[in-house]
Amino acid sequence: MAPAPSALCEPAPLQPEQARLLLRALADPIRLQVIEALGDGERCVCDLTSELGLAQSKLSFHLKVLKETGLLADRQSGRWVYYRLQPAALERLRAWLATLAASCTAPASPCS
Amino acid sequence: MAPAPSALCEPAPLQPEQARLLLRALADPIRLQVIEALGDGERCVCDLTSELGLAQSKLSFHLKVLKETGLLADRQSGRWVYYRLQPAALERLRAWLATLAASCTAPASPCS
DNA sequence: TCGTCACATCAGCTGCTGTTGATGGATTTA
DNA sequence: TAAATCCATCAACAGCAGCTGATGTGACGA
Repeated sequence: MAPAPSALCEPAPLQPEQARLLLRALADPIRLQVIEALGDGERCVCDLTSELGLAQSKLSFHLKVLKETGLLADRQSGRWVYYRLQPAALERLRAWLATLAASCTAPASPCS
Repeated sequence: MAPAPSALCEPAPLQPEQARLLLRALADPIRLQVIEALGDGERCVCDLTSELGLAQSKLSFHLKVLKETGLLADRQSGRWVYYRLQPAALERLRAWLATLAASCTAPASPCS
C-alpha cells in the first residue's frame, strides 16, 4: 500500500523501551515547562534559566534528559548553546500510543 | 461546529497534572505489561499474577496506580476482582499530546 | 595571557517510588 | 463455624531520580 503523503517523513516506529523513556521524560513538570517554553522556537540555556527561574545545573540536567530521549536537539553558537524541539519525537510517541490503544479491543460499549 | 460522531463520547480535555500522572503511570514496564495483558479483555487478579509471574502485592500496587489514573476499572464478583482497560484514558492522553505537539510550531523543515 | 561568561558535569545528599513479606478483610466452601 | 481462597493494605527496606553547591571546560574579550 502507498503511504499517505504525511507519512513520507515518518521514521521507524518506536521500540517499547524508547516509548517508556519518552513517557518518563514527559512525566516531569519542569521538563514540560521546558518543552512549552521551546514551543515558540529555539532558545539558549541562559534565557531558559531566567525565564523558568531554575538553577543552572538543574536545568542542564533536565535538558540532558530531554536531549537523550530525542525530544530536544542542541546547537552551539559561540559561548551559547541553543536548544530546540524535535516534534518528530512527539509524533512517534503519538503513533505508539495509537498502536497501544488499537491493541486494546474495547468492548464496544458506547458512552457508558 | 458539529462534533464528529466519534467525538460524542469524548469527555473534557485533560488537565496538565492529569496528563503528567498518565504519562508517569505508563512509564513503567510492569504497568505496560498489565495494560497489554488486558488488551484481550478483563481479567481477575489471580490470572494476572500467574500470567505475568508477579508477587500478588506487587501486582496489586501497580493495579492501584493504574486505577487511580483512570486507565483501569475494576469490578468485584464474589471472591474475584476483575480489572479492565478504560480506552478513553488513552484517548484523552493522545488528544493532550496532540495539543502539545500543536503548540510546538515546527520550523517547517521537511524531512531534514 | 588572564579573567569572564555560558554551559556541562560531578559528588553528596534527600525524597520518592517500587519491592518484599506479613497481616487483615471479604467471600466461598466444607 | 472453621478453613481456604482472593485481594488490599501495611511497615520496613532498597534503589533511583532529582536537587544543590562546587568544579571543570571551552569560547570570548581585555
